[in-house]
Amino acid sequence: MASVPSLAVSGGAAAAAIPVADARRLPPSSVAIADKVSSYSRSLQSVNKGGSESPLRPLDVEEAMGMLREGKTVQSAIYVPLLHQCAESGSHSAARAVHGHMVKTGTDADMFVDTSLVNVYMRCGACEDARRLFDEMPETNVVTWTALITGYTLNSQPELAVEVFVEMLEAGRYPSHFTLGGMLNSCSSLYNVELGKQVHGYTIKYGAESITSMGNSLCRLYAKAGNMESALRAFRRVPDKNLITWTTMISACAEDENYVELGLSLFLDMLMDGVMPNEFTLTSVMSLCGTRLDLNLGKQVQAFCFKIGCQTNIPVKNSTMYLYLRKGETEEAMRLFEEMDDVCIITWNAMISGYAGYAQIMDTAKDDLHARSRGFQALKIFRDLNRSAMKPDLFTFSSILSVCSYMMALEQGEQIHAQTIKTGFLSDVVVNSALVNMYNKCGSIEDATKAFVEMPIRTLVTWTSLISGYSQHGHPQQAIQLFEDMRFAGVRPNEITFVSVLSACSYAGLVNEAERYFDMMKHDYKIEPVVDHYGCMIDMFVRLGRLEDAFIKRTGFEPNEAIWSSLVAGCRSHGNMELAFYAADRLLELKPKGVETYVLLLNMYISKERWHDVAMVRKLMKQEDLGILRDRSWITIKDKVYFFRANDKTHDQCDDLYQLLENLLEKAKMIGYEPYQNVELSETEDDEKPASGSVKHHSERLAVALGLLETPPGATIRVTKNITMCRDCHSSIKLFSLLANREIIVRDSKRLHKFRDGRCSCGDFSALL
DNA sequence: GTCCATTAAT
Repeated sequence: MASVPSLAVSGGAAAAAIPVADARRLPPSSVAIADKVSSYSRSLQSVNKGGSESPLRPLDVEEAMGMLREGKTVQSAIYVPLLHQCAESGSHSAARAVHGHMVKTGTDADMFVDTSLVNVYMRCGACEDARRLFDEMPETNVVTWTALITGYTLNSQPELAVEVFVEMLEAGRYPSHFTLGGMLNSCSSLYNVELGKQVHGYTIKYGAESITSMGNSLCRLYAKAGNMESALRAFRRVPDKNLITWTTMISACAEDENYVELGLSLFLDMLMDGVMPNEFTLTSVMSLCGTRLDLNLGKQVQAFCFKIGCQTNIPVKNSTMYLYLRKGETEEAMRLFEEMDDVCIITWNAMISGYAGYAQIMDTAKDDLHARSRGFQALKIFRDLNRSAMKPDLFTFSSILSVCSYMMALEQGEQIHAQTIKTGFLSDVVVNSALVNMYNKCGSIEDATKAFVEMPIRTLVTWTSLISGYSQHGHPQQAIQLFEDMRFAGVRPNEITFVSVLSACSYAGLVNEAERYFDMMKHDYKIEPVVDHYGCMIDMFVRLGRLEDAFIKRTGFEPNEAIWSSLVAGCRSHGNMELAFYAADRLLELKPKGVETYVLLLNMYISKERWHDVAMVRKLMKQEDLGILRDRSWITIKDKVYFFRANDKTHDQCDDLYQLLENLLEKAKMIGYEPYQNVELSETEDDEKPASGSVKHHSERLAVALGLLETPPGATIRVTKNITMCRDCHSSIKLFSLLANREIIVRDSKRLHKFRDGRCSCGDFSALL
């Protein structure tokens, strides 16, 4: 955050700028403040415990309005309840009306009322009005300054808050503990711990550290920046922990999965301490249950919510609903959603991202069919949202774009792109990165580039996303060029950027460049290479057939399942079976976790008729209890999605599809296609067994055939597949693209294959089954 | 009489 002045630098060391040393002018005794705060917190606790005494007198707005209407001479204090009400309803126009009235009655020069008005304007989002009033006030005090500072943070302009704070110090005013607390919150919003630490220092100097609200702000500051240990230290140092102290710490724990258990034990400590949780606390505890994926506990918390009567509170319902979604209990989540008569955009977002997130969980659990249907649900909810009165925000757009990426739903993605432009959300960095990612995953590098060029803001993630797009789409030179452009633009690459660049070099066989970038990463950017970086280097040598170079023992990393698999596949396709078997042995020592890895090995051993090894691999597969490899593909045509299994016979146009494939394979044979005798992917499901004598078709070939039949000539065909393509499908679809003169995109579990004119963007050196 | 801390979604 270059725009934020450091206290230590601005005004020649701010330590000197705050005239703390003058003992006669020290701010109010911190002890007195602490007393006041803790007595307030006690009465608050008594309210929460069901005590009858309310610490706040109800505001008599009616009475005040009546007096104003009658044109009575008013005391300035009469405006205060009115202003409170304006702030509560966030009504800017009401605030201006009251302000106008104040000018008429000549009350506008009262510092106290004006300060309240500054606060009210800020709460209505009218920063300019607040600042103008502040500048016109004949007299201001520390409270007025504080209202301005907290107001800017409230309106998402924490940089301005810091500027005003510095302005205040330069004007020789003393901050109060409210001011410092406000500053700590500005630092939290800026994620600027360094600045926050300096404010923390002043807090200690002023003896205000033991004030509860101060400790609360400190917890928040450190927790938000991910520094949980400092947050806990600050938490422990709060002598009078109140409801908010506990809630702050519990909610912080809910954001860091390593602290979930601690969060729960804090919740219990809080109850033991006799502090009654409120809806804020229970929302955070519910979100702890979500991170823990603990529905039983969640139900207990739900019961607690009923007990204290906050079960209809929107955040409480949102977090409960989200927990059910994360556990896959969509019916219950939907029921909660439908019975909510008051929703907010976060409700919709929780539904969309709940479905989207669960889709991804299902996907890794290899239940692709379920995953798809969750993806569709997410898209449907997004459509419902657009028909409702609510407006999507940046969370909505980034979630739904990730759903489109996953589903390869280019058309919906394009519509959402248009919507982000219309609503101005494209300027958000997360949204625009999600957009580049969407076009990449949908196989349209042209649109990704166009979106990138037109973007108002680019970040590390956007650049990296497009670099990786070029690399995956088989445009290594552009990837490398873009990487250089990125450095030229002054954006610092991270370890993921280097994976993309190295994989581009690997694709193009640019050994010298790869080694140069590898060194650049280590020396210029001080990024320690990890297994993925070594993997790119090894892939490069494998592609080039320099197998000995690929096997050279490198220090600093242990080859993983992916690397040994790639070596097995690479050595095999270069015909070096000795090395292939060696790599296979190393792979087996790792006890691989992926079904595909075993199928790769099975295929190799079967093709070399090493039956002993075949039996051994099958036995291992049983031991590891990995289940069978299910082969599934999807194609979207005009908003409708078609699903295929291997040798699927359930489709309406089944006969046409098989006929078309037969014709294409015949023609392909005439231009050099040789069927590649592959084993079945694994024990196939019973209904997937081909009729004896007929050709076996994996799911993607059937999906491609449907695309050829059902889309207009020249249209791109987009298919997604749940597992890695096999060699036979790869080589045949390559020729289909030439014979039918179509661009065919198949995104499998490992990468994107863009077939065009008989070639594939992967360069044929992907680890195929 | 004016300013004060906590919640759900990428």
